[in-house]
Amino acid sequence: MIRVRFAPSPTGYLHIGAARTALFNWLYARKVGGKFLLRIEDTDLQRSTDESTRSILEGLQWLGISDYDEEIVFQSANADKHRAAALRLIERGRAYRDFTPKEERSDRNVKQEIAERARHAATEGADARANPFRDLSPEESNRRAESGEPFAVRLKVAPEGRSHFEDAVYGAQERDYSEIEDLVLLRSDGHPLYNLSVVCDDIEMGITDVVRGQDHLTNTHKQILIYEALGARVPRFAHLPLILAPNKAKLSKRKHGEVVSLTTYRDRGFIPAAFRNFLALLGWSPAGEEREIFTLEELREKFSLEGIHRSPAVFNFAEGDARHWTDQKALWMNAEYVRTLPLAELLPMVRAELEAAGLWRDEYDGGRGEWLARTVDLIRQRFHTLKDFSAQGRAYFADDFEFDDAAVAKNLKKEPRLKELLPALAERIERTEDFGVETAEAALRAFADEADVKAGLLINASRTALTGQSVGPSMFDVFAAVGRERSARRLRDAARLV
RNA sequence: GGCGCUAUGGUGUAGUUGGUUAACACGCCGCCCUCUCAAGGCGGAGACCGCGGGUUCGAGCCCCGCUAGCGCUACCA
Repeated sequence: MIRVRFAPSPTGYLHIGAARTALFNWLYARKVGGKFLLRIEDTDLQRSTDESTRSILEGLQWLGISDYDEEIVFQSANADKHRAAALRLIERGRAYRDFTPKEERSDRNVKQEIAERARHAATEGADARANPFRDLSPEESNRRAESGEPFAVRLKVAPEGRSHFEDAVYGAQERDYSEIEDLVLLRSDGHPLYNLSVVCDDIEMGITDVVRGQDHLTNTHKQILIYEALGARVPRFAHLPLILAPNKAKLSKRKHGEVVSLTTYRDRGFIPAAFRNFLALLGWSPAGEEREIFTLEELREKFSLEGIHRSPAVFNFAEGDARHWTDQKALWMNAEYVRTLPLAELLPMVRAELEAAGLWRDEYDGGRGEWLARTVDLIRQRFHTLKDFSAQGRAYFADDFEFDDAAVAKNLKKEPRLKELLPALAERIERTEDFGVETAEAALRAFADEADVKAGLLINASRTALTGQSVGPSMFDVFAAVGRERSARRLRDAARLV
């Protein structure tokens, strides 16, 4: 039985890269009939917050992949077990106490420090296994520990040999032991460190396949060493290519802001299925397929680790450009979903949007339900996100909509005669029997003939009069959607803008 | 610094055991449709497949070297 897990650390909102990792884990588990588990890696007490945990949970729920097969595991609750494991390793001689006083390092320049230290070590030909405590006798080590002297616990990495594993995505991976330091398992304050915690928890949870970001690829060797020291079975690994920003840097919350947060997409009117679809195709492609719109079912059916790419994917967006605030393809895909989703599935989402905007009316639940469905179906053809229903679509649901200046200038102010034509057209509209798409068209065209003006003039003016905009659905559909009385009233009101 | 990973049009990708006009989608441009804008249909621009060698009758696909980008390298996760 395949068992996979998604293991985010709650140090901020859910990153889209993490969301994609979660999706792939879910897809894989569901494809092979395995278990999909969730573990919150909240071992960094300073940075972890309950709010982040909540946001992650919400995000997964929004994506529709929150049907975890077992209880959610909180890593912090297992700290005692991790400590015990480290102590066990000492007893077995696979780890040792390091009584070297802890080095304080500024959190900011770690990368630099690492490089500098490595350079020094290289020039001085330092031995990675030269720690004086590495071969301290067990008696001496125990005595010093008992006397209360603080110590870190380090894994005793063999001086010679090579670590290797077969990554399901990246293939055969090898690393010489000399490249791996005696990594710290337990801090001198007794706090278990990442590599130890992950391995212990994955063992405890019975994880068979670890599917995670490529940034963990090289560290995997260290974890394998821990598995072996613990005498546990090493799982299969599958690393996912990173998602990069347009400048090819790793997409980060710090540098790129809200575009990388999954909740942004929810808040800006994305349909979960659309974003999920987009995410699935970032770094993975189904074999022998040319289309790209897939339902969850289809994704699940077609998913395979073999289809995952090795090269990183660029998430294409332009900072500071409202039109390109996120990847164009994601936007396109969402629009695709907005206009093609079965209406019954879209309606609840539109309802939520209208409710949030204060545009929902109880009658939509009753007598006006059919009108709502028809209207939504009409206007969704041009919309990109759910937000459009309350913004561009406002005129259909409320009378206090705004007029676009350019539209007024182009369709109303250009022709002075509209001052008289609009009220006259309103009158004609009011007199129209059985008001609808066809009758509205007949009435308007007849009126245009009589007034000796082009129908287009009245059509465009009407569009702006009824919706405040210069673009939108076929005008006669708009008339029908807005209704006879409201249409007439808006035509008269608009005459004032001429 | 060391180690590792990657490299097909602006972006996401397809390219079967090496054969060739390098395919699809997004985006961009044009035309058609038309009451506007979309959608849709049609067409177009855009890639000497990172660079340099080699193997071969023939390489995006194989080999070597280089370069670039990224990742990891911590008593962070």
